[in-house]
Amino acid sequence: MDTKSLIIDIATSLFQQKGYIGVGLNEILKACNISKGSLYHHFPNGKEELLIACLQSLNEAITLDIEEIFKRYPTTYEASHAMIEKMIVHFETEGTLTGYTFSSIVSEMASLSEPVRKACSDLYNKMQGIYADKLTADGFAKEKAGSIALMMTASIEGGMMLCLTQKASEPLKVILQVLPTILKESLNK
Amino acid sequence: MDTKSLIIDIATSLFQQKGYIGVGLNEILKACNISKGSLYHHFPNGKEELLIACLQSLNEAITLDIEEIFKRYPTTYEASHAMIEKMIVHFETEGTLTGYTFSSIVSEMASLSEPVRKACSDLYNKMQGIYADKLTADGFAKEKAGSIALMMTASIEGGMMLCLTQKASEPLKVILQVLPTILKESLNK
DNA sequence: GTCTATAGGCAGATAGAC
DNA sequence: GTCTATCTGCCTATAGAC
Repeated sequence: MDTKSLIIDIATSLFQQKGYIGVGLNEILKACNISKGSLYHHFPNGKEELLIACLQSLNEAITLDIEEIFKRYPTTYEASHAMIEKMIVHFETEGTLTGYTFSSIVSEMASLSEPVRKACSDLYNKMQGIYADKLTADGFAKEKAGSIALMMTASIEGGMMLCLTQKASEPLKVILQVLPTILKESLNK
Repeated sequence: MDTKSLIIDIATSLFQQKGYIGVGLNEILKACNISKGSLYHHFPNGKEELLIACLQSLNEAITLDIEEIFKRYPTTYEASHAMIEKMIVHFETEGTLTGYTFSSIVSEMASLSEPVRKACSDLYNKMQGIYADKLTADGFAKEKAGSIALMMTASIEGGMMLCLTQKASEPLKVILQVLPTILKESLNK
């Protein structure tokens, strides 16, 4: 694996764990076992350029992960159930939700850097798009599918924040119960 | 107003806007027009002690604000509708959601400082408690009320994050439409 | 392409005068 | 109780050798 990919991989993980401001360049360098000169060779515009590269990499990883789950299961009900259950297992074994959320980056940077805000917005839209497509395939009208997809994104994101705050997986478990209810009841309309 | 209260008020607002790491002590001092010595007189343990005082102050402010709305309207449906609409108006006129969310602080600090995590957890629990009480008054069973209250907290929090990321109020508007649907459909069970 | 050395600035925190 | 002056350490970024 080349140095640039290594930097992106490790930095992505660190940014998700501690946020953009919370991770120093020195910490990234140490984790990668490279020098400062090397990093600035690959990312001449420094830390922010690296962050945007990480967000783009995340975008691809999310496509692979979520899309794979949503292709494997026949309905949105089953796919979202499997996805959230995967998050819960990860949280209960690892104690983190790294790989599923990047809320710390959004909170810090959305109002400070326009390119970063745009990259985060693209990420959320991509997730929502996957949900909405599946909902349309389920038989929902296009507009309704969009509304439910947004509700799913919001409640899962908020649920992850509650889990991290309470140091407990119960919030996501409750959402796991309530969310499919929404999907089923909405179908009867 | 005494200096200590002044510091807490201004720092609370700044922390909500930019997060804990995003606000420097010098910025707080400048906004308060006081000196560093004065701040350390009131908060000998520095910035983190100040943050915890701010979170406790926020806790009281939220009690006043949300509880007032939930007392004014007869049902959870109407109260939550009014509350979210208030957020949307604030976001469309001011461009911020300061005063309603502290997600940036949670994301940054929940895994780093146990006292801060506890203070944030208390805050979310208080909100959820207000919702759950109203839902019980609406006629929901205690456990069901708790589940829906959690779902409300998560989706509103996630919805605010989507609004800030997309620089648009549509996400909260969509939740405004979907959330009452959940409340009504759940009642028929 | 990677390294070391260092610049220049700002962070949080402290000491002691008044 | 508030002030100024100052300390130490870390931050991002750059320069230039190899």
